[in-house]
Amino acid sequence: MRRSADFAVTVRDGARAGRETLVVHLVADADGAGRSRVGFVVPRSVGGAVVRNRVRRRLRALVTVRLDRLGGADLVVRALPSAAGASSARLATDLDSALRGAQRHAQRSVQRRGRPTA
RNA sequence: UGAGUCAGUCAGGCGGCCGCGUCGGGCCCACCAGGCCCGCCGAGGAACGUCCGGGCUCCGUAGGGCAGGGUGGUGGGUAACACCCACCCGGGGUGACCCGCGGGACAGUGCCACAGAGAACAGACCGCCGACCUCUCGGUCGGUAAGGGUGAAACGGUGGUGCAAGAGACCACCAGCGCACCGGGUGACCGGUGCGGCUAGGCAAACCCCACCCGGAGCAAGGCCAGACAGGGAGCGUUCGAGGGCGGCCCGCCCGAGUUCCCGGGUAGGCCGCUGGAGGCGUGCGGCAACGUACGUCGUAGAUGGAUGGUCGCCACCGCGCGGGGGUAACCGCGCGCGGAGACAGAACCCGGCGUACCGACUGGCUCAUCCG
Repeated sequence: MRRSADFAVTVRDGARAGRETLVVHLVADADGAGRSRVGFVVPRSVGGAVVRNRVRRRLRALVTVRLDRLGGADLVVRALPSAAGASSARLATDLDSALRGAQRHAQRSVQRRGRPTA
């Protein structure tokens, strides 16, 4: 994901699920055929440039191996300050848990009104 | 061997699995897009802070003056600097060496807290000396600044002459100040001789004065392409000139028919700039050095929701324990096990500096102390 507008739409309209180290925003693809787009938000409150780079790279590596689970959905992963000191294993646990929660919300949302037009 | 000082280098290494970006090539698809494979390359000594100096770009080439800002021993280096080198002066250290926002306090103005009697053409609390008064304790007037006390600093130091007591009042030497001459040095300055008066405080990171330097804004500079929208109102103006170049002002010069404000509406996409530059390394020559120069050689980060990684293992580093070996001993290798540390920090137009952060490892020069020859 590389447009500011796409980030804004996903964060505003997507299903949200938060854990201690991160928050995910998910907009599910109704037919599951599209190509998934993923963005990361690592704010300055997480740390300096080096710390934020490491957090983003770890999250990207974790999301890459989970792409097949997204089913064409748009995803934004927002890191929280506690992510700076967290291990990759910890980030993986939080990511999996949050993804499950967000996908549950998104399914209900899709059933109710269909996928929002971006 | 120990302690110290200066300079420099490095910023863990290797491998497995899974990945990312630019560029080049190939293939698929060609509606632009996009996808797959291969290859090259892919963060730092500070990439950081953005404190100086430049390159580069634009502002109709930016002239004079004022204001403002900066620099401040001398000589050199440099594209330039507030940087670097050498030297001078002052201070610290036994020493190697280190530290210094280091022009001017007789151009002027101003300030010097507290303590103290007195703090800048100073001053007299205690004390010392003389005269007078008084039975005595002591008091009054005058002289004095050697001694005491206060202070960061009290108008020279030592010895003598002198005196009622004293004092550069006078003398000798010393220190300091000023002037002249001689010698050395490109210079800051240093050394020497003579004379003078007889002592003259500090702060300029207070205003200020002197010398020299400075046009402004910055890659969100600047340029190109694509695309969107909707206008309305008010003010000042068109050789009697609004407004602008011109950041603060004045003079001067130039451009000049639009421009300023309010309400409302639209867009924030792509490409170029974009990395070869005062470049690194080696050798020779010049120079005490900074540096310069000639030749040779090496050249490859360019992202834009922002690549340069994620994860696991082994080795290397440090500490402790055990085993065993060498050695008189201190101690030194070897093997195994456990534990620990791996810092500071991420390019965003590019260079030269400065400043700041940082677990540590290593190399070399020099100094001091001790021991041996």
